[in-house]
Amino acid sequence: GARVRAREDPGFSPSRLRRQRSGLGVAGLPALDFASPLPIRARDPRSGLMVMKMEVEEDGANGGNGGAWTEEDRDLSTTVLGRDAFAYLTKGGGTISEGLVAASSPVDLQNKLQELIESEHPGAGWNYAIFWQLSRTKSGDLVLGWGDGSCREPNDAELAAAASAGNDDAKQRMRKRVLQRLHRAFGAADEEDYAPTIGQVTDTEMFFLASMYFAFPRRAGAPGQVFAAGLPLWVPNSERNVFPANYCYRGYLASTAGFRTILLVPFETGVLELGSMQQVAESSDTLQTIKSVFAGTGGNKDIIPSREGNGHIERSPGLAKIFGKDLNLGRSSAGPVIGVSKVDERSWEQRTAGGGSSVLPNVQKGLQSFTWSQARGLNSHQQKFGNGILIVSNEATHGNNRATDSSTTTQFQLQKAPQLQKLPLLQKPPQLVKPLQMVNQQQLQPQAPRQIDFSAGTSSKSGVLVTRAAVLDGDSSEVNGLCKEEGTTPVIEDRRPRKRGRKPANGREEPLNHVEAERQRREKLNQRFYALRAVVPNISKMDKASLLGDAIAYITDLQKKLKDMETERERFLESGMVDPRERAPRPEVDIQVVQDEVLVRVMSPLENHPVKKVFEAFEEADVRVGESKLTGNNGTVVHSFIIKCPGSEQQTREKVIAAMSRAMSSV
Amino acid sequence: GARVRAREDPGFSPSRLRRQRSGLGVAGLPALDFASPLPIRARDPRSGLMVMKMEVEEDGANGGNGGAWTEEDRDLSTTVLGRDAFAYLTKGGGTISEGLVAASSPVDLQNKLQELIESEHPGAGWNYAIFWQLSRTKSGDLVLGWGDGSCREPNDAELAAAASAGNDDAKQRMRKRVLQRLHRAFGAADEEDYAPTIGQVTDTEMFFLASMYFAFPRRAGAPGQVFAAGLPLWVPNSERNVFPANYCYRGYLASTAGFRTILLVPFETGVLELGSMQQVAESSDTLQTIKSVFAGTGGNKDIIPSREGNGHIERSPGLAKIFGKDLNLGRSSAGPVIGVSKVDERSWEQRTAGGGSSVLPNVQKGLQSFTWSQARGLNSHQQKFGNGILIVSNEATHGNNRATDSSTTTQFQLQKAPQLQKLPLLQKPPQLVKPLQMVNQQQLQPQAPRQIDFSAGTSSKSGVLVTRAAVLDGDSSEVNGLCKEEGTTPVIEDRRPRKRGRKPANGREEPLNHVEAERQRREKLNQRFYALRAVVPNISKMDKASLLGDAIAYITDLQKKLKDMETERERFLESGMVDPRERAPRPEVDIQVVQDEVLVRVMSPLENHPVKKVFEAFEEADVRVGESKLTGNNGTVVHSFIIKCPGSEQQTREKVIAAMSRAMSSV
DNA sequence: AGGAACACGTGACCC
DNA sequence: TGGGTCACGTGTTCC
Repeated sequence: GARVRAREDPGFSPSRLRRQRSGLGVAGLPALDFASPLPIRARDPRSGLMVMKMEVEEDGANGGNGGAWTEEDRDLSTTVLGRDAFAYLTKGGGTISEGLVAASSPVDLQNKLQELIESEHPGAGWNYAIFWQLSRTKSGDLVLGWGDGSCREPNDAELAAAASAGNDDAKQRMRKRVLQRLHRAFGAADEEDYAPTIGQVTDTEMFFLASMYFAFPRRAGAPGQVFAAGLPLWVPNSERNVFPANYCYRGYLASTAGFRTILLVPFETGVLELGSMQQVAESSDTLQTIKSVFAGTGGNKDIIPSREGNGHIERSPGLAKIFGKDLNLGRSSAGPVIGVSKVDERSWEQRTAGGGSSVLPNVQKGLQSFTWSQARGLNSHQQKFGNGILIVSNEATHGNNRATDSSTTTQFQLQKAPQLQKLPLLQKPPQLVKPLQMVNQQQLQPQAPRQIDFSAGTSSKSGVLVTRAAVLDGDSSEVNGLCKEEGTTPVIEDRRPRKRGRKPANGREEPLNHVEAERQRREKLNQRFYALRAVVPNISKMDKASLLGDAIAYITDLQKKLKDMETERERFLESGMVDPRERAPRPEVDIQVVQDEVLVRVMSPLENHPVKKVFEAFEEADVRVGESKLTGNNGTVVHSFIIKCPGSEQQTREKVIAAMSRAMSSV
Repeated sequence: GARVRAREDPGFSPSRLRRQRSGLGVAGLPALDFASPLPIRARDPRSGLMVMKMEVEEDGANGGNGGAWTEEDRDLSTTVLGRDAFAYLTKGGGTISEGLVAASSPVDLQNKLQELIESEHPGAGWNYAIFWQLSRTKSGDLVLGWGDGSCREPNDAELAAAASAGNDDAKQRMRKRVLQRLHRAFGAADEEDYAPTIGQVTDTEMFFLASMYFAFPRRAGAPGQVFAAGLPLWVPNSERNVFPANYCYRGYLASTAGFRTILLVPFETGVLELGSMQQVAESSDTLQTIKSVFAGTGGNKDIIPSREGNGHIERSPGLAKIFGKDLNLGRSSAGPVIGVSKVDERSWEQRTAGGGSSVLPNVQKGLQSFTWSQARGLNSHQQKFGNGILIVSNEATHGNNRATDSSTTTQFQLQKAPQLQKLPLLQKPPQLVKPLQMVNQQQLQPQAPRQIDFSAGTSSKSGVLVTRAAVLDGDSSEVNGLCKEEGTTPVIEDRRPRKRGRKPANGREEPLNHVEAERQRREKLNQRFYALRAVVPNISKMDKASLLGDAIAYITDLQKKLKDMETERERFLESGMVDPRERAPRPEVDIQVVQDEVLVRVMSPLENHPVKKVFEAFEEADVRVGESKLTGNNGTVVHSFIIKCPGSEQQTREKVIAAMSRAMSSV
């Protein structure tokens, strides 16, 4: 199996790889090789030394998706994307992997989306269209992820209507930086910035580009809810620049982009999201048109992509064309990267997609309509290391994001602490001690027979071995140092010249390689064991079988807990949250002007009378209400009040209407 | 390591195994040995045969805690315990294991609790006292579990006050059955019924007994919330027989028992719960008295029990005394059960406690005060099988809950199905085939050297080997039968007499045993691997290292997801739920009688004005309110209304007060 | 001693 | 033909 993915790039620098690792999604995964609580023993074939690694050097285990977010980035992103969106994205909102079903062929999908945007038929003329495609994460959960999207810049009329906030330089810079950061965190497998190549990022583009990084599990967000409910949802945005809560996460961006209406239509294979800068009234006609346009030809054809190999690339022929250039360029020019053997197909495939998303810079200001297929369908950060597991850097840490490093490290170590501390108490675990001895001995005998083995191995199979050793070498910091100091002492025990095991295997030629291979296999396996020890808490005994047993118990435990919580949350959602299924019980507001008074009546189901909202609306509209009447009978509450206003009744009325409707829209 | 805990029961049969297994708590764990999706190869030392097991026979993996709950039991329990309580219990509400800290020595604790119950000082004279002790589950989570409790039957005066519903025979029978069922599900490691020995179960007893099965994680339930907040909580129950939502789960039982006031006081080591059948007003004096009584001598001494060995028994000296009889009796009379080696101490310790809880039948009607230490501190269903994994009972299956068995089986198989199906497609897994060859070969050579190995092993260390084989034997039913048929064919291939590997190891005496031991070790490890394959979904390759990698990734994935959900739920709880910390903003209700009208004013923070509750209270009090005034300014809402009543104002007033206070108490 | 747990080299098997 | 994986027997080390 491929253990290391590295290439013969002359400019190959560790920082790139580190970056790569920081893009990993699963929180603890990068720890797989570095973060074992027990010292990891490794041989360096070049020196024949044994090196150890004790300390964990971990970044990007932030619980968030992207690498470490510096404070600055964080603030910036929050400003640009809105608080909700940033929080959602960094908390795992962008986690899809393989598309599970494709609504239709990508080209078809593109066309349809474009049609919805461009044409002037009823039900069309939207500013953007996104198809949230039902996908499946590596861990098997269904999510609605970016399937395809189409978007156009507002025309002049629309632009005039939208109160676009000044697109000054600072804003542009911020946006670019945030996009770049997102790109790096989610899509990019390498370092290339694409922001510089972007001209201007309009509000619309910003919204659209940011949307690509979203994904909605279960019932999360408006798409998730709509999909679950199976009913379309109109999300109006009346006047104020905040979208209601049930269009969560991307509301801020949508508002700043000036969208007035967003429509979500559930399909079998996902959810279609349409946005318009105009107020679009709810209409079943419109809906019907959209449905027929979208689900028209070959609409709901479920395509299950083959799990093996390059099914993905097959599925999106447009992708290859678009991203082909980038694929064979920018990074190493080597085709199938050296060191990647057949088992690494999946990683390859993923990198393909990852590299693809780095083509996003192609976006240019002023383009009338742009479309991407599945560009972000696969995130490099979701690589599950099906087989190879090791993504490796052969360089010491860069002082780059030190701050976050240390903070996240603590978090991680906190989890492992009990084991580390408990170990000496429980019983001297053999693993804790042996390697140390090993190290010394090996260091004192750099010319040991093993050296021969290694050189033989290295000669026969270049890249892999080198990088592999480099991995385990990593930076062994203080532990290594400790060993070195000790190594100077001239105490030589020559018993057990070669670790353990059989006699030197009377020297044949061929079996040597085999021996080495087997050794590597064993070592890899052991490494996994260490890694497993790192992630499983409360390990009863240090013995392998027990470890596995504990791990299994732990897994089932987690599974059970997770299932419980999920059902619990589901019940919670069903009871408490706004289910688009039953949007009916939204409070009605009726405002009348009688003489010099404004009469407001709020009718609401008894269940959730929004007293708070009403009073907030009062405050916002800057009217004072002496008292209001509350009448209730069987199930509904009527909250009515009279506003005496000093100025123009009409003006007051407008103000109250605005405030009220805004308050009500977020239930 | 101890692999099997079993005894030399001559009547030992595989079907008995099954029964015990149904009592295991962790859902997928019993699968560890039986339910691997790949055939498990096993040697039977007595016959020298190889047997296989392909089919999964799984029961009791209900996700619930106890064994399978039949429909009947379910209904019954719901009736007796209340819906919430039953749901909570069966969903994992009763999951503690090792006590983490003990507030003080058990005897001390008992005394204190009893003092609070018996004495007539202010702050005492409660009907029951329970100490929810901060404990830690095997999986490391903190929960408040049953620490100790004390309880007295109501005296005549109290009894008169409480409207005790008829204690007829049917009710008694139901209660006993439910208790029995709970007992079996949570506490009992064996079959012994204790219900028959109970006389009458009073309301109080029922409440108290049922309480023992509860545990409250994090902020769950009133104890959890109080502990988290660090502030005491008075839970009044005015007139109606439903306790408010923040005393969740056990509310129904508490109500039927006639408790009027429940007080929860947080301590460093847990939460003290006191219940009274009288209305006890909130009073800091009372609180102070309780605190001083309870935390008085050696109050908050944190005792960290040693993880090793029998720290538990040490900690509760009373336990040994009480349960000593049961310990050495009832089951095998052997002290340390045969086949239990030193590593099995934990299981032993757990069984001790498990057996202990079966002493509960000692409860007798009419006893004035009863107390248990930690009786339910350890549940047999929480055994995590740190090492041995198999906990074996020597009893045959009762035909009791067959129905649920099958239903739960489906659920479990559903999880494993994809792998089972996928296997042949992906690649022929070597494990699937090889063992079969083995079987035949071994069967054809019953006198093979292996046979000798086994007898040697058996002689040297009796119980272990035998039981182990017996376990793995289990019922191999069809597969075994198949092999036997084939065994009659006289085709003997003598190439590779012993599977693979080295030359027959020119026959020395000693190494043979070693070989066998190593073989067993390997086999155990492989078994774990199979088991791991069963619980980890989406396994990329069938290779061991990849499996481990996938498992690790899966674990971290689950951990992340769980953490996310937890934080999410925490936010949910903080925002929505009643945090005892800020109980201050509870609506105040002010009721005045003016002339022939009743004036009611509800003052409430703006945040959560309980319109709904108010109107519900109206309805309950059977008064009609034409209209009500709602006035709000900076942060508070005053909801006032006038009730015109036809009859006596005072009477109406009472009714309204009752209804209101009830409504308000549940915010 | 002797069991338990590893690591090792080796043969076999499968692409 | 070899690279990869497995199982096996063995040597070794620690209780």
